[in-house]
Amino acid sequence: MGRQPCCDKLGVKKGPWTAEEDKKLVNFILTHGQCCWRAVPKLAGLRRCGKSCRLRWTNYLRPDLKRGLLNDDEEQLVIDLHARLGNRWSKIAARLPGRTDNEIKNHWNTHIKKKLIKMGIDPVTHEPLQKPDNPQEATCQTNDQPNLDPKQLELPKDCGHVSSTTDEFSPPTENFSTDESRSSSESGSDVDPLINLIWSEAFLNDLTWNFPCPDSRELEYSELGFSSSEENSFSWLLDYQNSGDDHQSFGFGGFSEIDINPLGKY
DNA sequence: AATATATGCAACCGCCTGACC
DNA sequence: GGGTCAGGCGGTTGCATATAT
Repeated sequence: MGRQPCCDKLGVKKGPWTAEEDKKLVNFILTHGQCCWRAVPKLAGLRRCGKSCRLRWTNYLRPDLKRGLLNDDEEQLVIDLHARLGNRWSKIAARLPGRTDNEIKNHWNTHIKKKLIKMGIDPVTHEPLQKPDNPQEATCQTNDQPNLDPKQLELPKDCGHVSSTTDEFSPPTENFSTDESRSSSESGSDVDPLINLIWSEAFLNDLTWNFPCPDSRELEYSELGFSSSEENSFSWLLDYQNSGDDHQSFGFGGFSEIDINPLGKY
């Protein structure tokens, strides 16, 4: 009855990921796709919790991640979305291609929050800090239209990209590409050398590494209930990695080679 | 140069929701 | 219908690095 626990806790490694672990995870996902995170550590030969693997992949190893600080447009977008959505970081992240909820959350807490406070704006309510009478009133207005003055924020006035209603929102991918040169030069140089190593041709092609039972992989997958089509469902990632074009078709529009493919030279 | 403090970020923790048995 | 689990999310922590004294 029920299911097996996600991980047995005992013998599960915690703390920072090593290059070797990253490599195993990347190799595994590139080969088999992301599915059933619970099974990933075992199949990939990792002594990690599936949850930890998922987090590592989504927040750090995914090839479509942008790196480096958020640019002004992105920051303004985060502020605007936060005013409407509150701390729903995943929803906010969904509007910023290549950014993760964790990254946005961290950036909010370390940069934007302070910036807003410095400007006299309450980062929670998006109201001016010196709210005269009833502080509760301000709290209740969290999800209403905030008194956000772009001029006050000293950010580009028309970094818009935000339609009047949340539903009609369209991601600012085009504008990102105009920032490419800047963000590439900034964030490109920020690309973690470890990431370069992990995504390097030699590194990835070294499939000798391995998976505990390479020969029985098919069997294990079918045991887990994966169809071979599911198994191949992430072949796009491999294609994606190899092709270098066609990024748009994956919804990664506006990403430069440097953003999504550290295999490039820099 | 050594130490203290601040900052930034990766990773963990705990809770919630939906799916499964 | 109720219990259990996986996956996802937001909050928090801990450590490495940067900056100040």
